[in-house]
Amino acid sequence: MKRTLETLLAAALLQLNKDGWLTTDAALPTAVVERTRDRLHGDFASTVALALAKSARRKPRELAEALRMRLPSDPSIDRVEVAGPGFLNFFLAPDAYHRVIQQVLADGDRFGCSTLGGDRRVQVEFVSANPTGPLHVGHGRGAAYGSVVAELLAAVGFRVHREYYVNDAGRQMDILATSIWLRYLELCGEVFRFPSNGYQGNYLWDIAATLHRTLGEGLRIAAASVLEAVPEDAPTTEEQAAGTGLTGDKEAHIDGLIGRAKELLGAKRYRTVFDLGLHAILEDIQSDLGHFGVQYEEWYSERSLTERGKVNEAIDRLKAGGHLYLQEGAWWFRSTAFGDEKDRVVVRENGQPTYFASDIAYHMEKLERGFEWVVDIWGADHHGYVPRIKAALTALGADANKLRVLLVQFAILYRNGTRMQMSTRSGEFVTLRELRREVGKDAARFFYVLRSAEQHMDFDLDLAKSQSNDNPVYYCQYAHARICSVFRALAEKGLSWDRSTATLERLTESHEQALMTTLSRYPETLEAAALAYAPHLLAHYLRELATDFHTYYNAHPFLVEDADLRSARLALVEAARQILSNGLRIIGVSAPDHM
RNA sequence: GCGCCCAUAGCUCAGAUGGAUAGAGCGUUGGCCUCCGGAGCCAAAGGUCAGAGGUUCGAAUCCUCUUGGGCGCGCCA
Repeated sequence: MKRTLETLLAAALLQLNKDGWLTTDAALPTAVVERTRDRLHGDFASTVALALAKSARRKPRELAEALRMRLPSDPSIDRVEVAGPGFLNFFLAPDAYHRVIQQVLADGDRFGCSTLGGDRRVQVEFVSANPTGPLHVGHGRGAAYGSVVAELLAAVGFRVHREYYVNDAGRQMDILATSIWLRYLELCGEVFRFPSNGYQGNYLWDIAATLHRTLGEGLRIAAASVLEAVPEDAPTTEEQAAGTGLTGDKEAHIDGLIGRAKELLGAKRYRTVFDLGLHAILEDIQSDLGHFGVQYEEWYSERSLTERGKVNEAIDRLKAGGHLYLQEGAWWFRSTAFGDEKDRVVVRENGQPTYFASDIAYHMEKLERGFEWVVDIWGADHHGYVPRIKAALTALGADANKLRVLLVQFAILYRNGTRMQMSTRSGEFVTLRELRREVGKDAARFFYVLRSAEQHMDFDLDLAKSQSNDNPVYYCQYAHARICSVFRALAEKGLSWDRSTATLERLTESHEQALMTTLSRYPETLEAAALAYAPHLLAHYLRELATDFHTYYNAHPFLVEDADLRSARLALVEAARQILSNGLRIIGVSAPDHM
């Protein structure tokens, strides 16, 4: 409906230009129409006349009037008024709203979807947490946000490819594998001090136990031998408080242990431990996300990137382009040439490519796959990483604008009114699974998506866990369940309703008008939410829709004697139910028949 | 120190490309079905849009500065 008006207005603008009202050198402004806040101003309004006034050297009201005269007639429009300093106010014909109801009932699950995307392929990569431990509530925000962004893009006609980048290579994974092995050695009866920089979480014990169960003591090596020539560790915070005299470096210590693990186990046995940990944790993440309502088209392995030579290819291409230089034994990418604040290492002194090198290869490969554009959803702490990735893509001759990085701010977790720290390494965190079990998938997802991604979010665990009506998801679900209940009551009373449109003009109450207006806003809301990557717009819309329904419900009975009126009201209410259902589905929240 | 993000009602937050009187939820106060589900509805109170300048017909929105917070600045990922 919004689009219709904009098309009409664009035509009027063109005509106005032809008639010589506008200076020829000025570009024609886009015909933007927006919803009015006040019903007295009609249904839609445009400010083009105000915007145009200066360049055309005309009074805004004159321009508005001239535009009004040139608007093609349309059955949806009842009348157009010039108001205030030069607003064009559009008043829709009641019939236009009736057609919306018919359209909703006809389209059903598809209502609101569009072909805006034209089947263009878009990739959305999100979560991509290192498989070094279970997902925590911080990942939950990215999971909810990313999956809804993907759903929104799909709803407006893009072919969406959802992808999780699995960091199954690199030092963090080595730390994990070594931590698992050390726990295994403890299960074998070895006694030693666990490294401060190892992964401390309890889930490590489970994996170590599996290892012990399947391989017995086949990987056991005496602790003294393992620790031989390994640099001293630094104290943990607890040890520091207790005054332990360790003065070493925790990174050097863990690297030493990793080296010993590889050395003592040999490549093959080390890989066994490594892969066991990787698969156990990855499967955990996959099932966790699955239960959270998040599906991927692809789980993309970082290791496969190396194995297929993609990392070397990227490095070679950068070298060939003259974008790398050797300094102190390492290869540096001259990212400052493309706007980054400093140059970055891509190949370490020891010959190992950095994580950044893999990431360059990954993004190069993403664009090679022919997506219209690719969306990366990252935690806001990675914002400094954006310029170097874009720099690399530019250096490789790719269009860096095809990469859109969306940063999700942290959810600051509160429990009992106090802020909680989250750290995978220390093992002290609330997992996504815990949250899901305590709050439920529906509430958790809705809660996450209610806030715009660029806002810092206070996640009050107690509030989210309490099944109070503070949580707006129940409010929306209740509206849906209530409508279903109305139709059950209809059947119980032996009444019927007729979808035929003939009686929709009986919808004359202000509550009915308000609800119809809200229904008509759904398609444009979906579109805006998709294009702005802003799921919260949809969440807020659904809450408004639920409000309009509940208000209407309280003000007027639907199951009235008058069959025409009854059918009209039920058609309206059924349309509301359909949209609640459609919108909740996109957010990944169920629309229950009863609660 | 440098860079990015943020600051709107008591609390949590909406206000895309500058538009008409800045909105919602929660909380507070006071009301509402013998009825289709009270997880609901109605009403009231609540604002120096962090502060100060600037741009213009018009600024919560754009620019500059200040204050206050978050994050980043590794041959980690």
